[in-house]
Amino acid sequence: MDTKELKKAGLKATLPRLRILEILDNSSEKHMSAEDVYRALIEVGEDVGLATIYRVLTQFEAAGIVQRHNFDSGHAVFEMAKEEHHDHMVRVDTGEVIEFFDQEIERLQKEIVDRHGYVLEEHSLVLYVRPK
Amino acid sequence: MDTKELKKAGLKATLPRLRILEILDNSSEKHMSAEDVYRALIEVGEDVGLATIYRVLTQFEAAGIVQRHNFDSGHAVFEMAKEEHHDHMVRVDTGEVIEFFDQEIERLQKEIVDRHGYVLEEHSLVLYVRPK
DNA sequence: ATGAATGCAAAAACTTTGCATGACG
DNA sequence: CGTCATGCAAAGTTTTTGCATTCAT
Repeated sequence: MDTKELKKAGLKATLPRLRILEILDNSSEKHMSAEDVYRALIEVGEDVGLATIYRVLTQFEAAGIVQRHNFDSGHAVFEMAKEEHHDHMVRVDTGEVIEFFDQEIERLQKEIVDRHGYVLEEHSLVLYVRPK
Repeated sequence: MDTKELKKAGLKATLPRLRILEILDNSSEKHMSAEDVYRALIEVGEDVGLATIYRVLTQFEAAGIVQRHNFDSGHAVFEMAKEEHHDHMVRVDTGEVIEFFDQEIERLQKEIVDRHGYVLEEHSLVLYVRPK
C-alpha cells in the first residue's frame, strides 16, 4: 500500500499525500497538472489546498515517485513513475498523451551524445501527432 | 536585409522589430529568452518595452522567422529559424545549448508515429548532458 | 491620414513561500 | 510532545492584454 512507499521516502503518510497518490493511480487521465489533481480532489469532497498539491508533487518528484513533464502547454504535468522508461506522443487535436518506447532511439541518443564528448543525463522526447 | 523579410511576412518594418532581429542574429548566445532580448536591447540604449518583445517574438514565430523552445527552464527560449531542422542538447552544468541533427533519429520518429496510426506534426527532442 | 505597432501599467496564469495552525509518529 | 505538514494568503515569475499614443506606409 501507499503508506509504505511514503515512509520509505522519508515522508509522513498524511491524508493529502495518500489522496494525491490515489488520484494519480486511479484517474483515467494519467498525465495531470497540479490544477487537475486539485480539482479532482475537490470534486471528491477532499478539502485540500493547491499549494499543498504543488509541494507534495515536488516532493514526490524528488523521491522518484512521480515524474514531471513540460509539454508545450505552459504548465507542468505529472504522472506516476514507472519502472520502465518511456517517451510521449501528444495528439495535437485532442491533447491526449500516448506513451511509447523504442530501444533503437534510446541507443541512438546515447551514441550521439557520446560522439559529442558528453554523457546523457536524461532526455525529453515529445512527438506531436495527428490521426492519419 | 531584414526589412524585406518582415514585409514578406505582412509585418511593418518597425524599429523594435528590426532591432530584435539584429539581436537574435548577432548575439553570441543564439538561444535567448524574451528577457534576454529585452536586456540586450536596453544595454544598447534601445528604449523598448518587454511586452513588445513578447508580441514581436510571438508574431515572428507565427511567421516562421523564429522558433520557440520550452526547455526545462520555466521560460521559453527563441532562436532564428534555420532552413535545416535540428535538435538540442543542453549542458546541465552550464546551461549551454548545443545543436545537432541525426538522420536516423528523424527517420525512426516518423516510423514509430506511423506504426501507431498517426502522422508526425512536429517534435521536440532535448538531450540533457554533462561532460565525460 | 489611417490602420497598425508601441509602451506602460494592469492583469492573468502558474508556482512558490511565510506563517500560524493542526496532524503524524 | 516535538516536529513535520497543511491551509491560507501574499508574493514571485513569466506572459498576455487594454488603452492611449506614436509610427509606417
